[in-house]
Amino acid sequence: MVDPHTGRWQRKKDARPNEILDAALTLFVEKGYNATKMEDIARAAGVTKGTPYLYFENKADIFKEVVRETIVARFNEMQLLLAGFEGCSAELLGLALDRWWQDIGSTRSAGLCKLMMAEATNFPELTQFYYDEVIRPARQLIGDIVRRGIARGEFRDGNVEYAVDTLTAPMLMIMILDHSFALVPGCCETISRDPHAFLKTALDLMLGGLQQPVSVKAPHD
Amino acid sequence: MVDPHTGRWQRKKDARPNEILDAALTLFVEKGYNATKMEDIARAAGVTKGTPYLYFENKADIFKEVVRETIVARFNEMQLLLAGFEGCSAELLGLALDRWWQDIGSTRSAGLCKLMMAEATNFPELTQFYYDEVIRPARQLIGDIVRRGIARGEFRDGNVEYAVDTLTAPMLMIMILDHSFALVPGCCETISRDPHAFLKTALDLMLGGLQQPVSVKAPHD
Amino acid sequence: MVDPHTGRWQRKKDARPNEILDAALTLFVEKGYNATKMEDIARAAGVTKGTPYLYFENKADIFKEVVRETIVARFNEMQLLLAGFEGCSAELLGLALDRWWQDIGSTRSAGLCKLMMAEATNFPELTQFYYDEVIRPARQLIGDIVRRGIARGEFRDGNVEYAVDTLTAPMLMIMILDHSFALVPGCCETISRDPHAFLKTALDLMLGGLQQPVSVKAPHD
Amino acid sequence: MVDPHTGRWQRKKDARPNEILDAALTLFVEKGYNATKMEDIARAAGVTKGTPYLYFENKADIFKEVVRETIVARFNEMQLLLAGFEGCSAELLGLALDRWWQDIGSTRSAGLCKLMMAEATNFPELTQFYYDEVIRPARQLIGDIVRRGIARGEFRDGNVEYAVDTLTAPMLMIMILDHSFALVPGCCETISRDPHAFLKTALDLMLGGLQQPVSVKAPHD
DNA sequence: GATGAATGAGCCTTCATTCAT
DNA sequence: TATGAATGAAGGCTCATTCAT
Repeated sequence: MVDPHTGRWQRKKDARPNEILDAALTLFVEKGYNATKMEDIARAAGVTKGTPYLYFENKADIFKEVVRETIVARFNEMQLLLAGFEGCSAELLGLALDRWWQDIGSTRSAGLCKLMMAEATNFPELTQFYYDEVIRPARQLIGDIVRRGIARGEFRDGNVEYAVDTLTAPMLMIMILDHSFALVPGCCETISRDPHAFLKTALDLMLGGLQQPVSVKAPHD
Repeated sequence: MVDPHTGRWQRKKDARPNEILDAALTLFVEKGYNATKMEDIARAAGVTKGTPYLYFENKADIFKEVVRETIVARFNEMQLLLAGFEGCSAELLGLALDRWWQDIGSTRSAGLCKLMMAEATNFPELTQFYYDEVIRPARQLIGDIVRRGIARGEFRDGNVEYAVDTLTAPMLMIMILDHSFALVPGCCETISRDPHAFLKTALDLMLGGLQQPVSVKAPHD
Repeated sequence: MVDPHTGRWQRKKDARPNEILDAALTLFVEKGYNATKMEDIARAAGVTKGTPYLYFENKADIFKEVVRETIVARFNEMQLLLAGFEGCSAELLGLALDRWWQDIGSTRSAGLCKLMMAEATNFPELTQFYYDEVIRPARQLIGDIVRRGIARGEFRDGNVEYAVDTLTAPMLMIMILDHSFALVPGCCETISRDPHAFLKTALDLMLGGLQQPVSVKAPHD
Repeated sequence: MVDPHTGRWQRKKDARPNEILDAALTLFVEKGYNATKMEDIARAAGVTKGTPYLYFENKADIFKEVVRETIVARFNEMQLLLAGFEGCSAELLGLALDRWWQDIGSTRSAGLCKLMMAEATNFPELTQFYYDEVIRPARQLIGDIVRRGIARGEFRDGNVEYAVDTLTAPMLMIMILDHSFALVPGCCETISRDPHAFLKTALDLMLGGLQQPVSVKAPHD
């Protein structure tokens, strides 16, 4: 955004708030909301203690802004997934989760999701916003694929909402664990070793089932 | 201090620790570990600031004790309950998750799980404790069932750890969401409407798979 | 002291305060005034928290009583030194310091002296008492010996008070250091290795002087 | 906060640390380490509770800095001053003790020495610091002079460490007594009347010995 | 706009002392 | 006498926030 009066220099001025938000994002993800000190944010943004208060009400305000700005951006990227895919629904599901992992799960944003869970009750309006802008659409996205699969006879019929939650759970879990227990020295033996492989395996299991295929019963048919 | 109800002087050493732990559990679940102040706990337990320190080392000690008395104790009971099970592994798995839900997931304890995820990185020692006392044993429990199923030819062979994570994810997710988004007025449309039914459906899906069993159809095609 | 009514049992009753004082003495010497907790004293005396308050006003009162009881007793022992000694004054001085070391310097009482210095300003009346009952008489004792030496032509004439302080300083120093720095792990390289030898050497030095005897000049006379 | 004297707003970053250290020194000497509260220091320095923490890590850090700025600095100066001395060792020793008295013994710093003895066992880390930074160098300083005297044939040979302790004892004693008994109204009759004269006399005695030089007399008898 | 010195409320923990039993 | 559960004032330290410059 170029200011008509001052020209390009205006750009730098407007960049200040974003630099602060970016620094805040990194720190929030890395250390959590409480452990992130205002001064850390300021320093990481290359300004001094008082400056963030010129642009934001307080720490809570910064947190809200960070979530709003970042998540929306990330989520818009994920929307691209929906582009008219032609193949079978299982493949489409795999593709969706794959992109999800690539664009969000494996990025700083995953830390933000975890943080959102952690702080949800402390920021009700923000939580509401996050729910409306991210969670509901995301569930819609996956739900559409499931419905597509059912409609095309690829998937078994059933409660779509529950299926969505089930399919989504491993991703959520990994995003949360990777930013909680997995960061503590003695607790790393969990999933985190190869998240991508885990997600693939989890999807296979959810698609094909843990039990031996009932095809052994086929002779009786 | 005279108790307004009984009119008798209160000197109940034996009851105190449990009253304190109970107050602590409620507050921890409601406000998180860090946001729960020692004085809050004391007041909620009907005593003054110093009293909790007569029974517990410090705040972390109280937290550990709360976890031990609720989650750890429940898992130990589950352990015993499932030990002598004779039926098929799918049924055993269902039983395990069912008890898990009844004894932990649907109780205040679930809030502790969520709390632990939320604050793990800020309190490494507690995280380590929780990992050793809760997470590892719980994963062991489910892992043993999966291995049993594979050994008995009931389950398909594969990476057990990943299977455990997948099977566990819906439970984790529900415990977390129930104590974050679900507590915020506008965000209750999620799973939480019938968690038990969801868990059952999720298990079915994970056991049987979302896809139509291809091998059965093959002959008919 | 036997109570006329109850007989010997009264004896045990009266012993209680002394048991408390004895426990307090040990702890004060070992850990200092502040670091000694009332409960420690009670426990060491084999009673419970509240009991010391049946016999003493408060902690300060116990401290004062400990100093009064212990020091007076110790000092009375030291008075025996004065018994008509016939030998030379240097020997008498050595004897005096030797007993001082044996009866006080190397016992718990030395810790009390150190404590008295440390807490002097916090207990003015006690300090006054200690000064009148212990310090002044002790200085008198040493001063008398010095005066005796001068009168008999054994010691050089001079300011007796200063001589007393000088002769006394090593003893004081060792009592203090032994109960301060010498108790801290990394600071033990000091005197404490052989206090008795040090005191003997110090006395020799003070009697004979550090400088080479002027007798080398004799030829010039 | 408006300064009542200057009427100007107080923002004097450069002066703050020294004001705080000065306030701390006074309070430490007056009340001891433990009894001096951080807020007392702050108030005495004309600032509020949190301000000292802008300049110092914690209470121990303030104490160390006070010791460095006063005692350690003075000893370093003494070191330099005495390095190039050419005269006889007895004179050098007198010079050293004289400076010691002028720069430390007669100043507020002496109170720190007394404090350190009094509270050594309660604050091991500070004690270690003080031992390394003050005691060891000071003993080295005096020890070097003694060794010089012996090497030049001026002093009698003997245990240097013991000699150092003996020579040092009067100074230590005076510093301690001046900040304990001497501060209590009825106990001032001691040394303190003319410390400088006492130290001089004590040194004379320690150099020349209390006893009449026997070797000189021998021929006359 | 920016700075950064200063504030002061708040938290965990300790412990001398009290008092109903 | 004796107990010991309970109290509550205090103290070291942190950090979000303010505001004169």
